[in-house]
Amino acid sequence: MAEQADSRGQGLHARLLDALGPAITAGEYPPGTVLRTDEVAERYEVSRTVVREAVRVLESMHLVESRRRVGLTVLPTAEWNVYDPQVITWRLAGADRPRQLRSLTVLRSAVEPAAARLAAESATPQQCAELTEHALGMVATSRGHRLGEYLEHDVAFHRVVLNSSGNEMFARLGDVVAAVLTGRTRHDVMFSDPRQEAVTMHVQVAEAVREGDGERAESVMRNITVDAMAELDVLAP
Amino acid sequence: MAEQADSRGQGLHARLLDALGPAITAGEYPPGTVLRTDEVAERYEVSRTVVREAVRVLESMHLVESRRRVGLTVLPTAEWNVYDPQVITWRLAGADRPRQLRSLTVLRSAVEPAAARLAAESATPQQCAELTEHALGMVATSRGHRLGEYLEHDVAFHRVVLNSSGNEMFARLGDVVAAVLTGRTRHDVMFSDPRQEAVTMHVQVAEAVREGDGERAESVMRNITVDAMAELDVLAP
DNA sequence: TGGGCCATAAAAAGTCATACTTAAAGCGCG
DNA sequence: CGCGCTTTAAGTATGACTTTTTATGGCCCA
Repeated sequence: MAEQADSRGQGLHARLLDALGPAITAGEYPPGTVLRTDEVAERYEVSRTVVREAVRVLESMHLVESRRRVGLTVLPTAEWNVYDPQVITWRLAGADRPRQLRSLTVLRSAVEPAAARLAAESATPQQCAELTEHALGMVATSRGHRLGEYLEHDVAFHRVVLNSSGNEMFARLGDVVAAVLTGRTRHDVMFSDPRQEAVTMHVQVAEAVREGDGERAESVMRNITVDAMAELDVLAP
Repeated sequence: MAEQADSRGQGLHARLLDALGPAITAGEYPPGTVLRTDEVAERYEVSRTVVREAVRVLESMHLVESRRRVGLTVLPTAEWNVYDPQVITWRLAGADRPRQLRSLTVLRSAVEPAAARLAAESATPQQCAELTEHALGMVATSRGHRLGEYLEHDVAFHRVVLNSSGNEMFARLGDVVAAVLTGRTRHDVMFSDPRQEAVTMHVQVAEAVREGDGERAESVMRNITVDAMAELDVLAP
């Protein structure tokens, strides 16, 4: 994600959040579990004030529900705000990481081709240049075990495509894509250099966008996401 | 959205949120604006405690940033958690409603065809039945100015498709689609009965899903979303 | 005697006021 | 020009009090 400051909380409430959020999303407190404010305050050694502030946030994420005379009830997974970047981060760090990675990749498969088409129709010369730059950067770093640099270009490339689409909903998925790409390289197996076909396809998308060929940009990007899905099928059972 | 309880807040913090959220998203407090906790507490006649709880939520939505010795700074639009259902509700109720409706419709165009394809591959008999039921419901209510009933079936239909995809990210967009469809009918112009071609396409999607024909389900659903975009172009300049 | 209804009590979240701590922005002095 | 001190506003803690909701127990009626 964009902000690395998420984990090391700025205040007590943020730190409590980083304790409760992962615990809940990891299923440590299964849906239906009831917590009491005082109990939480005591367990984490903070004041009720702090607990209440953290709870308000969890509530806005639809992770818990607070009711008088009852306490905090952990809500079923189906209620969660799964698009909240914080929730995504927590879940990616937790137990059902594979499932999360999969559902995010499916989302990518739907969104990125559409974004590529729109980008071809409305990208600025500046954005086209950035796109080309990162595509060429991927080419340059695709051999010789320079995965770190390669990944940076890859992430930047996809961010630019999403931003160039001109749709704010697409643009906001830049962090999600970054998380998926980063996660894939860092946690899972990716020892060898990237496949050259994948690199080529990125160059082709940059070309298509530059030429304003939405059809082709969408089509090639679709192949990229198909690749991503296939890769996931190989890596995770 | 699913819950109509959003507006009438349960507690003071929720009510304050329903005052501040719309104000910020509507641009009443433009990005860069700085508020102080005490000031807000006084203006809305609540305690600092309540303000802080509301602020924590706004902060988790990335609408504002709270810094010591400075106050609450309203963040630029690009930072906002535009997928937060609450934020979507606020923005749809506010000034840039047309733009919001447009970007959500573009998102639908990307997601729903993909969801339809997946639904065809994995919908349960139960879900297929519901799909058919609502499609037929649309047929039955498509004439005679029964827009209310028609809309209910329409919303339910799209919800079932998204849920049947088996992807939780898609499923969670049910509320968004509901908001878009409802908004279109309620606020904007839609005096006449729905176009028969649109109705037919819904029936065809239901058929394709039932037959497990992902290709066709996706294709017809794409036409439905193209229709939705076109309609938007006519209604809003 | 059994079941249902209402009043009352208890439990836990919600609210508020206040005192105190901490971090950082801005100013002034060296 | 930079270092440190002052000041400001957010952050934290605590205790008293309010409000809502659930559960319990007794009472009345069938």
